[in-house]
Amino acid sequence: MAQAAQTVCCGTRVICEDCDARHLAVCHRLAPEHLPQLAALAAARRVAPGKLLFEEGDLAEEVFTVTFGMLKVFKMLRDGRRRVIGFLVPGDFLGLAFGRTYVYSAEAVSPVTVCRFRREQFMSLLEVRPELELEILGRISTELAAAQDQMLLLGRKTARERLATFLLHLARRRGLHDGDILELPMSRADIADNLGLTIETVSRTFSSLRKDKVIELKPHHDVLIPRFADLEQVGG
Amino acid sequence: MAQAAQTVCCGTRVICEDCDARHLAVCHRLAPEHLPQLAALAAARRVAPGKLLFEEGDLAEEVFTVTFGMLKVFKMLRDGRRRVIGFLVPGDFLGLAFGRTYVYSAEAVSPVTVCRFRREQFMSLLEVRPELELEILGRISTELAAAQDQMLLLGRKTARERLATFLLHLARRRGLHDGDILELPMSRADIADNLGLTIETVSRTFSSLRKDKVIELKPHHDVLIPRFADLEQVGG
DNA sequence: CGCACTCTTGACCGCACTCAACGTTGGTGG
DNA sequence: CCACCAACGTTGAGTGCGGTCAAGAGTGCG
Repeated sequence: MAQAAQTVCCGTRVICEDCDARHLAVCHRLAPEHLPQLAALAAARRVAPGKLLFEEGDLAEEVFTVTFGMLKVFKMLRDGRRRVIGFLVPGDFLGLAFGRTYVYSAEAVSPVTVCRFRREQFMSLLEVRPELELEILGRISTELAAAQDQMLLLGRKTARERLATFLLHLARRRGLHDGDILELPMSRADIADNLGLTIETVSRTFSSLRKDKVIELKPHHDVLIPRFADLEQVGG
Repeated sequence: MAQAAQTVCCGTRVICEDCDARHLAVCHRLAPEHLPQLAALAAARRVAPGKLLFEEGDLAEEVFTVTFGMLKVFKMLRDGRRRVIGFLVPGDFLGLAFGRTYVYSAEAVSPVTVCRFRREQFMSLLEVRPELELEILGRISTELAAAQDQMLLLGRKTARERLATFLLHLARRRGLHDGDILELPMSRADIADNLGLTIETVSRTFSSLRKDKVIELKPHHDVLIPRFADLEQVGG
């Protein structure tokens, strides 16, 4: 992993280089002359594991970028079934609703720090700096493409393929390599609700992949990936 | 259905009122003073059933709005498995890639007419008229929300629930009511690949819904929906 | 240490997939 | 107009993957 780097960005102390790079991708559009302006709008906020950042249906008055930790984003069905849309890591954007309310809930799975903007002020910033809007457009498009890939996964892949794909995506987003350890702060239930499986099947599939030496299970929900190529093989 | 209305919009003759309203939603941002400008950029294009409008990986040099007929949008997996992302009807937007190439393929399932813009020119229009960009942002956000609902469907619902949801969505987009007939120009295979099922299961589920009097199967792939409430009941 | 919670493992079951046969439809050419 | 054919759709029988139900092991926290 990249060494920690202390950087101040739009009022938030950013402590991880990776986070840094991605979070700044937005802020850079405004830097250097607009940084003070943005800093005045932004504020850091901490969320403890299991606590909600916001809930589906809440008035969408703020938008966020994640600067530390991991969030899960999910929706509920009337009958209590749950869908975990995805997991957000530093640099990711959330809360940009175009209706008046959030369309999903966001909850911390590990201690989280976000950089918070008042939505109105953020939107008026967009008007001042149209390039920023293009940046957002690009991000949403990426998100859409990811959602479509996920649909492919849910529609056609087996439990084994789903879990392998899941692990690969997370590991790649963290820039891991052969032999590195992937931390999974979320519960089996969260993974199950993301992949459209039950916790039992997730658990069984973890065991199965371990038996086949594709992964090693370490304490504290850590997973060691000996060879990415093997995981890709399984992932389809 | 609404009576056909002959209207000229950005160089395309729009022949359906519904299409009209939705297609114009984009053009109106520019009207009236920019209409000639846009008309100069746009051109109609017809696509026969089974023919590709563009293919995943093609250089994304054009963007489109559908003005007539139905398109299917899909991706292929390496092993030949296929995912139908969705079906597009008049008023829908497609081809807005932010990379250099299209991220999916588009094929006509019925005779189709699209309104075509050169991408570069369209993008520079966005710079001149930022409101248009907001319109696009809103559309993509809607698309994203739909994709997330679809993920929920694929992850958790039974074949019966999936097909009911599918029929409901299509019927609502066409503004149908109790007793109306829904035309399904796409094949069973297309439906199967959209819902993450096999053609056999789709066929069996159609029969099952018919047996339970939730739908009636008419010639030419037409489906009569006696009571929407029943279908909603099944859809979960 | 004890309690609550999560995770794992096992046995069984059912829904959807696979394989296969048959029926239907639409298009083509005699 | 009908015969033919290929593509598409329907139906049936059998199988297997993942869900359900249940019990036990591991983990973390006070």
